[in-house]
Amino acid sequence: MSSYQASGYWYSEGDSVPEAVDLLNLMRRYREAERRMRAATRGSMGMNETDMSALRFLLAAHREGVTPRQRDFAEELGISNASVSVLIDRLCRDGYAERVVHPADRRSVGIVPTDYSDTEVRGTLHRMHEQMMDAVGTLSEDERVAVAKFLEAMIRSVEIDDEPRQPSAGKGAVRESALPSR
Amino acid sequence: MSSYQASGYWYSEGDSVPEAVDLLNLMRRYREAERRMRAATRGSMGMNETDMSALRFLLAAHREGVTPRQRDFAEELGISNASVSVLIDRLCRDGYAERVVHPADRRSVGIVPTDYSDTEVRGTLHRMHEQMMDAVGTLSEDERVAVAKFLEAMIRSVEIDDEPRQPSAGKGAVRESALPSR
DNA sequence: GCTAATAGTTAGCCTGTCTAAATATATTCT
DNA sequence: AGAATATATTTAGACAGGCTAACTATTAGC
Repeated sequence: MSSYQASGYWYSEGDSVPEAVDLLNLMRRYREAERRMRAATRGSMGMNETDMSALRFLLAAHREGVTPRQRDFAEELGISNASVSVLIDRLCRDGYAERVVHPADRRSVGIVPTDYSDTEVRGTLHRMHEQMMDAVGTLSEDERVAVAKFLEAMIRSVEIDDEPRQPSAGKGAVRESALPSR
Repeated sequence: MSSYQASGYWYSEGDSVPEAVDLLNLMRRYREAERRMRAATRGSMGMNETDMSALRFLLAAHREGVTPRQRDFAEELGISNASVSVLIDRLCRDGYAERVVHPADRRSVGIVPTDYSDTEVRGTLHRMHEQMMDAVGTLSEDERVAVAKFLEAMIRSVEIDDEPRQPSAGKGAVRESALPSR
């Protein structure tokens, strides 16, 4: 039972079906692989985790035509305004972003990505995203339904964790803003 | 196409099938939820990320009857021996671990978890793990095969990312150990 | 028994976070 | 309009956790 297959392809062999624990192991392996991949990207760009997240957020916002303020970064990243101020200093110093006057509020600083940062990130994370889309594209409808069911279950498992009983309470999910930041 | 359903259950509605982008969104949601959950656990125990990973590693090793040395922590966590030394100081100070003389090598210090740390972690991460096992247990064989196929594809997407062409070139891959640590 | 290798500790530095206080601009009330 | 208050950012100072380099204790090789 639950034979561990380092890089097996269950679906095409036909004889051994993955068990629950195998799926959880795959989830863990994915998490590790993704973490390594992000670390490599980050490393190759000489950035830390937070700055990388900030840059991704900035690029996403920019693609939607929005010019975020520093305040928005603080909320998105869960760090203080003061820390964001220094973070944006770093992004500007390294040529990834620029401060502009915010059109609607002169108290605020609008942040825009440079062309350089866009191409830099596209070369890595964007390519990964496309590869994932291609990979998932080969699944049948039934398979996609199964995967969705699985992921929903996983999300529920880690979300309701605080209140295992009392299904009708409807609350008890760990809320981001309520976390003790230290 | 690709209707975003915040918390929909595709499989039981019957009419709308999740598309590739929906699955990737689910993956992202899961990652976020898990990150929040771990952050909450960590916060409730007053620990930082690295110390938490160290404690999980220690408990896993202990359950298998192994007494790891500080050296093993350095390798597992990817931090320096010096940092591990201080890390173990913290774990001991807060009552999660104890230093013992290593039976086979008197240069080494064996690390063992306290009973306290085991129960403390069991109350959170262990419960999550059980919930996940239960959830996955409801999937059919076909569904498990589909999920395995999906996860394998995801892993490949983020793993090969560095070298899409020229499998024999052997160059250009960012190797984990070669990362500039800053 | 020397010498080299290995495990851990300590000291000093650097980065990234925080809070508190300062500054500039917006908004609201009278 | 003018005052009071609220909001956005910056700066200063402190702290935590990572690093390297130098040091001690033990083990292994010759």
